[in-house]
Amino acid sequence: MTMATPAPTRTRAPRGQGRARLLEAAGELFAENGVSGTSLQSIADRLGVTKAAVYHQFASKDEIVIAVAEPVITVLQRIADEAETLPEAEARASVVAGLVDLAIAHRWTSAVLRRDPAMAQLLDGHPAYTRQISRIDAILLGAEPTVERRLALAFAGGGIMALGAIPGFEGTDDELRSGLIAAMTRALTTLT
Amino acid sequence: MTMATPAPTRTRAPRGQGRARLLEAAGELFAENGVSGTSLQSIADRLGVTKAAVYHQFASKDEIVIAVAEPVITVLQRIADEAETLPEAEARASVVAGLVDLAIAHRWTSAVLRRDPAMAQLLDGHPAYTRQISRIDAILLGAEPTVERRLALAFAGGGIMALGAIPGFEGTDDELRSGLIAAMTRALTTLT
DNA sequence: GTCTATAGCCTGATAGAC
DNA sequence: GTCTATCAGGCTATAGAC
Repeated sequence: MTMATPAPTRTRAPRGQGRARLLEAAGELFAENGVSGTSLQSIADRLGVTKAAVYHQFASKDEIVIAVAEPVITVLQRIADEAETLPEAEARASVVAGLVDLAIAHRWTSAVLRRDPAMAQLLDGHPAYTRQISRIDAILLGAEPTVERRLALAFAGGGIMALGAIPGFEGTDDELRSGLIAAMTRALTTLT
Repeated sequence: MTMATPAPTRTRAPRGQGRARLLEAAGELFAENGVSGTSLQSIADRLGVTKAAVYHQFASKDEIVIAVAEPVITVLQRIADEAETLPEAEARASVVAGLVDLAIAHRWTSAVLRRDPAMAQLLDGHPAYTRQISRIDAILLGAEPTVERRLALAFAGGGIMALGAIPGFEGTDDELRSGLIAAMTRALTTLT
């Protein structure tokens, strides 16, 4: 039989922040298996709880998906807000730097946001997201969105999110940042 | 009661090529909803048949996924074969041109290949695929795969597949090709 | 080559005890 | 906040008639 354990004030996990733990686990699984490929059961399993415990914190799977995306959307808004106070050329540099930092800080989540079809369908009906994307695109595209510019922008967008796919990348975050800013600047060269 | 219909030699669809029609429908659905988000029922629905008719042509969903990827793998092999007969600089240009043509010809499929987690997990155990990818990577990376080079390669890889994500792209295939070759060359500049 | 029917499992979601 | 138990429905896959 077990000893009467010395009355631990927190029972099994960093208490109270179950929501954050859940979102972290869900985000990892979305990145590994996609949104459609991730079941509520697998999220519960990773946390060591049951599905019902998950449903106590979120009313549906869609709510979890949106909640995972939310921090990224917030950063996108901040990027657009800051850039819109600057003159055109500086605005672009500011956006590029902001997106690179975002891609590094939220490496997995931002990749999921961009490539997962289920996530995309949910976010298409999420004005807070579409709004920020179009603001940022407007800054990067400028007044005349030619075919070339649109192409270069799409290319850069795909490129910046690709770093989550680098198998066994051994570089530091600083190497990542300077390399990415260089790559983005090169990719967007036709836009200047 | 129905009349004795005048003995049509072909009953309802371009006969005999059911397999190709099925793979086309499956590829479209994979691009729209992801592999995990596509059920055999939805494939059957798009073709106007039942699930059992699908299972007559393929033994499992995995087989369909692999079969959708196969044409792209074949092209990757041809790209690597051709490039390996050339000196280093020409080999890289040849690979870039080949990948751009591939990304245009198989626009949706090649995007799915690169970003879908379910597809990736299947292809990881598919030597015919991993082999071609490592041959092509070796050509583009050269003898010294520094962190910068690996970063630029990943960026370019993400960029080239991003064109499937351009919403309402109005350019012609030729504009797409020249724009993409330019973007790839810029992205891979550090590799020369 | 296509159909109906069904097996067996997993899904997202709910109800209610503790 | 976590549990057990359960629901209706969708999933992959199979069996067998036509």
